[in-house]
Amino acid sequence: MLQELKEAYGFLFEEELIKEIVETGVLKTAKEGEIIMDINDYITSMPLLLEGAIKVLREDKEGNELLLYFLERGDTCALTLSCCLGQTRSEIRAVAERNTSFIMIPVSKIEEWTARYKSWRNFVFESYHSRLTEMLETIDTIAFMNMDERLLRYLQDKAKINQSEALQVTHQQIAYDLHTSRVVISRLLKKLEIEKKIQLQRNQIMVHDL
Amino acid sequence: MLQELKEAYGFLFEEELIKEIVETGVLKTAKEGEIIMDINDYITSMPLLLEGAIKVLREDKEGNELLLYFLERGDTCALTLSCCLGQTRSEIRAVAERNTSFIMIPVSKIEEWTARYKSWRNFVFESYHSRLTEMLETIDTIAFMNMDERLLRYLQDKAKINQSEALQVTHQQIAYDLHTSRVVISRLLKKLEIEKKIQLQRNQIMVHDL
DNA sequence: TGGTCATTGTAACCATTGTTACATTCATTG
DNA sequence: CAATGAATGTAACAATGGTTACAATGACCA
Repeated sequence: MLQELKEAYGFLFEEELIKEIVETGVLKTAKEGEIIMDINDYITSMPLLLEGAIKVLREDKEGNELLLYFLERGDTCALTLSCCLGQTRSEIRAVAERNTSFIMIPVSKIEEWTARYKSWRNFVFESYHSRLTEMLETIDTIAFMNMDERLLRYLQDKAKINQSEALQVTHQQIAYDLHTSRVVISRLLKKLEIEKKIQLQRNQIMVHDL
Repeated sequence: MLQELKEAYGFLFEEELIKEIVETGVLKTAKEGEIIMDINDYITSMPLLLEGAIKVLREDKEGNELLLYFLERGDTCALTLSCCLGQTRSEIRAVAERNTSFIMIPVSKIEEWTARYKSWRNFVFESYHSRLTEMLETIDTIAFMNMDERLLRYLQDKAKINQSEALQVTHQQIAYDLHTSRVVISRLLKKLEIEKKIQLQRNQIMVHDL
């Protein structure tokens, strides 16, 4: 755990804080597709991502889903952090996008370190900042862009996060993430293929144009 | 300033912090419609709202606007806070919804107080939490709701924020806030009037059903 | 009081997205 | 190898929202 922690966060945190994290944090792993945190879960610790990737989803009362953003190594989920500190339930669902490992920090330490370590305080504020920025981008995307642009952007993001141009994903799964129907996605994917921006195979999409 | 500050924040902050705010904060006012902060402005202080209301907007490259949320007495703008601490430019526009007064706190103090006052730290985290929650609601709104529902909700929010059932607003202004066209708004407003949920007059909309 | 401009009403049409329905392809498994 | 089910392709149609165009109304000012 120490080694991975230093790789992902060593340039951010001082020795002493790293030591405290190792002492009090709990190392966890999640397999691809596993739900790490669900809507209405009571949250008492926040994750520091070591390896892998997590996708963060929103769901409305009718069960419609929408992808908010991806988290990578070195990230934490500001929404979770926010729930922790506010003693409220989770407003989002977090699903392992690939096999993932992370350290869970209990809420008591989060507060304590905020007072004691400047580097931790900076990290927390920086996390809020990047998550707010990503939320704004999400809003831009759904408010100002058409579905074909949103789809292309989604594929590019997913390729980046998975470090691969070959995405193992079905049209139906994409439809859930973008909150639309499978038919719409199939239609637009075909259009993107004709425009030579992607290549379609069964259970796989090759993304060029990164 | 002291009196208003205590009314809006007295139950949150300790005496000493209030004293510091009075010493270092700068009291400002803005008339209805005035731009308090614009996209790409360099931000070096954050506002504490004393009286009035502020609307926070997003704009894309083509100049399309979208209302994100309203701020009231006792609120601050977490996006501004985030920009302050991250030394980045503003990603949003803030416009006075009514005549408004607020205290500007310089960035240096924000950081200092975060280390020194637990109540300030709580306030900052609570602000992040409420703004993230509001952003999520905005996302729900544009992702999961149709324009007629969005419009009704907008009118209700605006009535609440302005503490009046009589809204002084044109169809065109609503269209800008919801990022649609005037014709669409006129159409849907007429529908809402037929459903007896509102009453239309020139430059004014009466909202019932709160 | 007449003219001008902002505001609102409304029709007709278009574009995008959503829905239903059904055919086809491919992998897996008994 | 046939059967099954998941995944994909595609057509036809519906619904929502966006655009253009123009008329009507009301407020304000010269």
